[in-house]
Amino acid sequence: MQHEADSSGLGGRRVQATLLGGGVIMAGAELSVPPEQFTQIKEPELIPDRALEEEKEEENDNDGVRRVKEQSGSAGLEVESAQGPFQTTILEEVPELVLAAPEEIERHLLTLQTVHFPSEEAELQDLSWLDPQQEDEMQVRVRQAGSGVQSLVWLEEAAQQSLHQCVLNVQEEVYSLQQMEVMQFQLLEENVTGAVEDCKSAVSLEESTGSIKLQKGQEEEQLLTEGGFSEKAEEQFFLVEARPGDEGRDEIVLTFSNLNMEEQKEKPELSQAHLEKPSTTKNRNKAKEVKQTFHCNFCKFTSSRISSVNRHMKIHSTEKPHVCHLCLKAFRTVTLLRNHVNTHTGTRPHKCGDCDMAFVTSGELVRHRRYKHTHEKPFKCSMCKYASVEASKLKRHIRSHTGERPFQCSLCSYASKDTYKLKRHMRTHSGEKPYECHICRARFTQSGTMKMHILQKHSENVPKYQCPHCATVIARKSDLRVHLRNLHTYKAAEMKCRYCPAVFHDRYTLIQHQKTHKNEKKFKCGYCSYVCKQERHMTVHIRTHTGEKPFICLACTKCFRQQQLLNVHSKKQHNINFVPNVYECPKCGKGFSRWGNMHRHSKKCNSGQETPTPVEKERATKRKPASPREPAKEDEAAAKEVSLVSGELYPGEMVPIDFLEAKTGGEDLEQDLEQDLTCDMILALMNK
DNA sequence: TTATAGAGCGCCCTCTGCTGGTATAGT
DNA sequence: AACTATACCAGCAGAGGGCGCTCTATAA
Repeated sequence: MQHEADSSGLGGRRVQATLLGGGVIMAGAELSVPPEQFTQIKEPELIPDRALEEEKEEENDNDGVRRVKEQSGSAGLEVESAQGPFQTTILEEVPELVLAAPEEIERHLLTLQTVHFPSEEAELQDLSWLDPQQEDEMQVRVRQAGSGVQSLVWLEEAAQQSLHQCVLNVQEEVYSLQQMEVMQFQLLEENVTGAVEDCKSAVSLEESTGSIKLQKGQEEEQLLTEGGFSEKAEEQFFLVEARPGDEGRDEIVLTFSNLNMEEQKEKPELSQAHLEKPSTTKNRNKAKEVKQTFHCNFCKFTSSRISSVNRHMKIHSTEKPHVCHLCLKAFRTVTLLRNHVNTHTGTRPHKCGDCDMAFVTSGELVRHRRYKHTHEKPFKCSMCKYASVEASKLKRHIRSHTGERPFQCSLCSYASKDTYKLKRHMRTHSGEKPYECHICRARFTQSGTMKMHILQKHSENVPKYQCPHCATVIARKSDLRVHLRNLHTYKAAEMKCRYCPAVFHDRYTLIQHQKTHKNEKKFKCGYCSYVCKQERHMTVHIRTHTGEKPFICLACTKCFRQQQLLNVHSKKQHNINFVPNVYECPKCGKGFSRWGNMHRHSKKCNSGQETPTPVEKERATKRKPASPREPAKEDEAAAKEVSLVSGELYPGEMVPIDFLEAKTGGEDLEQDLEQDLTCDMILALMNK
């Protein structure tokens, strides 16, 4: 089984390592990467029986293992045991490692390579990018690493931490990596120490390693490690992820993750930390230069004070004796409980000196002050100028560079960069609309949408956005952006005027130009001074000179110059269902067939009173027994009537003849209609 | 033992901007 | 009446700010 080790999405250099069934694999897509780009944490200094045999075969090929043997010899400690997986690791002392020269350090746990991946497709699941020889070598290394990884896995598990991070600088700060190795190795070594002690080797561990005596629980753990761990270890996975360091330095952030989160079945003793002391003479000499180090049985934590380690190890305990009397939630310390209870009671002892805010913890106050008052932003993005108050915000921001979207929707392909966006997205599936307008009860999926709704629909003094290039005023900024994009954006392609050869590169200028053509009365009568804007109007007008009347009534053969006139004639003279409109005078009740007549009458009848408004006219005077029109048409006609009354006429618009009759009083209409019936003419008729 | 600093995770909010449907005016 | 253009509008996602709460490490 294998696990992908890098999901960072970075296309550049990576460090990848994967444990395969208890082994370590070096991974890299381009194995020809120059050596200086390699940063190595070496394979475990393990010589299990099988590995020893293999090592004999490969002794001359595997430099790292060979030198392990040499080291063992030089240390004067050769441990040969059936329980061998751990025997040589006891040669490595923590203080020595901290101070060790690089060549001494090349004997540890993992091998990491900084490599350049050719593409995102290079994944560890697929080793096809290795040529057969490389793949064979990889398998060899897996076997070599074998049981040592068990220890690593055990340690990772016991640490109960999913992530460890350290920073290594490839060029300058190798010791950062070494220290990381040390941390891992210390953990490994503790395990090894117990195993060696238990295996009754020819060497007294008390003497040779200086390790303090193991507790019973640890002994049991070691037995477990020897006898039954390999199977378990095969299910463990270990991920190393690399990311570029800050500010473009040649620096890599390594993230170690335990990919197997299965519950720990066996736990080491909580009670006592381990002390690592030099074992060999050489080591003892070096130990004089280094303080003794105690470290946690469960994680990488170390300290020079055993009390600190013992106190630290309490965090691995699940014991939480301090229980909240309000919600029964338990806490490890009184302080934690007190902070928690304060959240119930609303007690906020940490008050901001610059505003009225107060907080339960000092940390909250500090953070608040950074946000609101000092504006200190310690977390800076190396790829842009973004800086944040909190590390988590920077982490979230980094995803906007990497494109990483860890939060996958279970119902569609959408993936989010943070949990909130995924939660918000899920409303599109559930149909949930948690935000309700308090005025009209309309519901919305997002608060911002509701806010905009209330602003636009229910608010006064709504802000408007004036287009900088034209008179258009738009309610929303985003729509103004669309307006600018559609109308005022320069386009390379030429747009031609419909009426002339002019060309333009933005729609607005083109439209404005074309409007200038529309105002031209370019059609001139050859018989008189009449001019008009539309050709069809001129066609009708010309008939007044030629006498042409092309529209013939089929019922009575009467001829007309316009289709409209024929239609009115047919309706009035030949439609038996035709019922004329009756307009009553609001004062005296006298009926008129045309509104204009009634209007003229009502002016006399109600001398001194104002002309009724169109609405009043519609409501109070119009009685329409049986209109031949469809209701919708009637509404449309009424609307046009309103337009006529209010003078809202469209230049050049053709108007139904009955409205013209109404406006003009219907007198001598036939004669009037000999003229071209544009609205401006109608207005002229109305002013007669 | 306690207080404090700080990390980390989660939640919610606002602001922003794009998209597509719709109503309406114009052609 | 059909078609087109465009403002209006709701839906939706990206990005970031701010705070609540818990926890660990460390100093006092």
